[in-house]
Amino acid sequence: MARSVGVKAKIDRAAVDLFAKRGVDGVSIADIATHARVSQGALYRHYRTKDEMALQLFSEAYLRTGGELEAIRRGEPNFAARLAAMIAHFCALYDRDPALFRFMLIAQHDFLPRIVDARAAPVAAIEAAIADAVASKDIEAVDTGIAAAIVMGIVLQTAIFHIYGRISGSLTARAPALARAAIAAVGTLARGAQGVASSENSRSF
Amino acid sequence: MARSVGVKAKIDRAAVDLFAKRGVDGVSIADIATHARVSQGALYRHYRTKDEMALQLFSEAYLRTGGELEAIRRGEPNFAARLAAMIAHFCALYDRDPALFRFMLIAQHDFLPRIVDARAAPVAAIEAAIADAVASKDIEAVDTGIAAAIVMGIVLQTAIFHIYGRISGSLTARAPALARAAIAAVGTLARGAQGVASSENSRSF
DNA sequence: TGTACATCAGTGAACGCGCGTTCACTGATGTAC
DNA sequence: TGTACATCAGTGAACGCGCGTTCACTGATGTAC
Repeated sequence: MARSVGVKAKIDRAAVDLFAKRGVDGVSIADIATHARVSQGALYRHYRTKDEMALQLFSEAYLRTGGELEAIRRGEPNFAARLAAMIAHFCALYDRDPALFRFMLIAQHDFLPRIVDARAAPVAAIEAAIADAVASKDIEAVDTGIAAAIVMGIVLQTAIFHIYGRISGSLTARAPALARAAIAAVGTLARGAQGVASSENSRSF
Repeated sequence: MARSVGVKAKIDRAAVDLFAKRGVDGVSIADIATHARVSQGALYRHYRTKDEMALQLFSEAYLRTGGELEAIRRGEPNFAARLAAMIAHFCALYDRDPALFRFMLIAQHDFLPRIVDARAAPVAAIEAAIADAVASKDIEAVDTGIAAAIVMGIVLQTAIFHIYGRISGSLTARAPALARAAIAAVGTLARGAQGVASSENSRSF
């Protein structure tokens, strides 16, 4: 049966689903082939190696997400709107395809070091939005690295808790609350940078 | 050379260091033995299998951390003090042994499902502290799951950013700022639950 | 439209190698007398 | 104190199996004439 449509899509879907459940190293080529209902050899018509397959699946999802966040940054008028829209977008991605999101979360440490264009990463869009906000005086000066970590941490850890069943229901419904929390947290960073001398000193260590 | 002291300690150290760098599946028994300067067979005098070794190393570090956070919860007088001390403790653990912390972060998805006593987990202490604060009216009612996710996310993502070089210097120096951010974020959650009707409705979905 | 041919996605069996695990052996240490 | 013996942590070579990868083959599809 040659050239039946959608074989690559079936392979990709099976791979993402299994990788999300058991991790890349916990899934064999035979597992993926069985789940996709194709032969093992079929995988090698689309990817040169298992590693290339996993890297490509990760990379495409990761950089696509980064591009979407960057588009939001350019499209929204101010910091609060940008952050709210970005967080809502993360939540929508999770709700639409939890397996893909989980795959990205658990495989990030395997593949992030090999992502070439770091400027297209999701974190780059968030850090840029924070830098914008500082430049335009939407917020006071903050360490953009820490601020970006806080924003991403709030969203990603919530997703992880959802995966582990600590939180239920749609994440999109939580997005406004998460956005408020993120904005408050970043705002407190800025206030802390001005008001609390001892913590400000630590910045130079 | 039998019964030379500290062989198990050398094996554990080598395993944690390598697991932190390359992940459990990226490290072979031969790698660990070479790094620890012992034979491969020596590992099997201390662990029945490679998987048991990794699980035990993870489990001990994870539950020890949970115990320490729980002790902080019982020792500190109120929510702000508890959260600040817990976050400072996380940062101190990271600064003391970044490899062990990184191992816990990247291996958590492999081993968390197999941790038997979930009540001894770090997240349990944080969630309990939040529940305490609600019960004692230190803060208004919040979803403890979301609140715990926000607190852990702020701390853990900061550690991840440090691992990837996005943040430098000691995390302990950042602890007060992170604690302020976490308290503000959780506080906004509570205020959001009261003040913003539309987001409150989403809670029931 | 029908025929011949080229292409190539998919098959499935076979290969071989890396890695976890085993095991007979060593020799240092502790103990009984 | 000296001798004989038991114990067992550590050794290192060997094993074998799971898994990623290869490859000769199939047959459906597209195209030239």
